[in-house]
Amino acid sequence: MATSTPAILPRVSCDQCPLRQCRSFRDFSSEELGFVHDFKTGEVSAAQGMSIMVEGERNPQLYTVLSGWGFRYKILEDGRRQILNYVLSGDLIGLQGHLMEEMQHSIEALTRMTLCIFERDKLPKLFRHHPSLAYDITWLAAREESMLDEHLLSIGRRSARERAAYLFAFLDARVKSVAAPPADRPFILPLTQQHVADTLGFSLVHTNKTLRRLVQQGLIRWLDRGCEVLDTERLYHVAEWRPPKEGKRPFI
Amino acid sequence: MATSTPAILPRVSCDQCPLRQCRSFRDFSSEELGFVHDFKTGEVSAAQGMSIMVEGERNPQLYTVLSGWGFRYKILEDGRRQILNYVLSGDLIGLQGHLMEEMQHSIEALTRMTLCIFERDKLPKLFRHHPSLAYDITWLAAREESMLDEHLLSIGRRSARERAAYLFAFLDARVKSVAAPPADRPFILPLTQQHVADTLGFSLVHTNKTLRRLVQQGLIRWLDRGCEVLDTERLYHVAEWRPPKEGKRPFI
DNA sequence: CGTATGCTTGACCCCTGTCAAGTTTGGTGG
DNA sequence: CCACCAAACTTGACAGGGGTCAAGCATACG
Repeated sequence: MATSTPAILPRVSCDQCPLRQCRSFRDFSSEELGFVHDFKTGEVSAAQGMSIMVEGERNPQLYTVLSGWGFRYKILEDGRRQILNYVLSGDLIGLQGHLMEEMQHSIEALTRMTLCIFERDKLPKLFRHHPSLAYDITWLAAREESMLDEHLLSIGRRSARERAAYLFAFLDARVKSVAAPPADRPFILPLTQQHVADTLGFSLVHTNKTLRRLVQQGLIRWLDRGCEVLDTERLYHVAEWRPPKEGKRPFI
Repeated sequence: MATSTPAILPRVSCDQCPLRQCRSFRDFSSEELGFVHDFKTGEVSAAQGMSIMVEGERNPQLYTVLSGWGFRYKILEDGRRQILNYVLSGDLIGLQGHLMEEMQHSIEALTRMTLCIFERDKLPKLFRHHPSLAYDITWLAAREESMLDEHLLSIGRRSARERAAYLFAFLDARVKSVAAPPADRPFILPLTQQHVADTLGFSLVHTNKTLRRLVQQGLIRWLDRGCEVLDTERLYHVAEWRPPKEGKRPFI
């Protein structure tokens, strides 16, 4: 939870944005691309453990994740923490702080991250002049909502083993959907068992014992500070989960 | 879970919509009002227990709730059910089925409900010609997201007593925010203990015992098929929850 | 008046949290 | 290069929260 200042990087042109390499994102018209480039003010890099946003903040920056992993969370006064969701490449963060009075959750970098910074005050202009992009933003919000629905089902009704299986299947599907083309190398989910515990709503000890079972059954492998998924199909089956069939998806 | 056909009601003009009586909704310009009236195709009434939408449905109707209570839920194959959130007056439902491939959750009427029906295909037109309304829709999506965040925190990290306290405080605040002006009469939350259980992620038996404690401590009163909140402040305190300070909020 | 729905309660046991102690790994500085 | 330290992961013992089973009660409704 380091709090050093983030490193500001120069602004890279949007049409050579690395995210556009990825097949799962939709294409932009050159007009859209022009506006987005204008909307963009620069890039930042955030080190692992750094706070990207904190609950209660008013009108924070608006970012799109360009690389790395982060997580959204809330904490109770006595320190109990709940991880709400993870943020990956292509995700838009900070929107809530613009629409509502203030941020209702915090975001922390799980790995080193690079973020694309947008100009705070141009959001109304985006809605006025670029309905297709406005539609995309709404789409992203609806997608976040449906992920949260699924997490609620998981925490509320799935058993420990099912919950853990669901989490890894879910995250595995997400990384793969935004991975750069040669997507056959193994993906490591950069988590700590404490993160898993705070996501699933379990204690650290019980999380450890649950993961151990998944490891023994050959579903995952646990590394230092990371999880490798070995058998996605069986994870899906244990969790009784169907991966969302995402066609092309938008991002800003 | 009755499945009789919903009763189609005649279309009422939007400028005499009962929701506009309520102070917590923002005012519309006459131009906005004109479009919304055009967008609206009629009203339906749904009886208690009726299914409003079902998971997997493609391109369902788009509605705004005019009166009554409903709930969004998901179920696992073996019947375990998780209630995700409740829908009340002013809430927009069915948006997800338009933006994504298909509905990811179901909605059922908790009481008799009346719904305002919108024309399926005019959503793109709304985004093109009425940015302020598009903004409102995004606002509504962000608000739903922040409610779900709070529920996740609750289910993941709060104790049984805290969770129940949170739920009733939350629902009490919600009804009051959309109540017609003389808002001092007691509000009854029209729930079954089974609904509470499926919301909190508990068994029915344990839910009953938890509620009993809240009753004995004078925080709530339990009626047949309903809960009356007696001490909002203490509920807030037990749940360690701050009610959102909503100023004027939008609706469509 | 019988039946369905919803609410209550007690007994029992397993899942999960807490406490406590270790082990392994990677990094840092002498 | 080695000693030390902090993070992260393990493991066992024990207790309590919450699930399951089972039975009973109350109210509404046809």
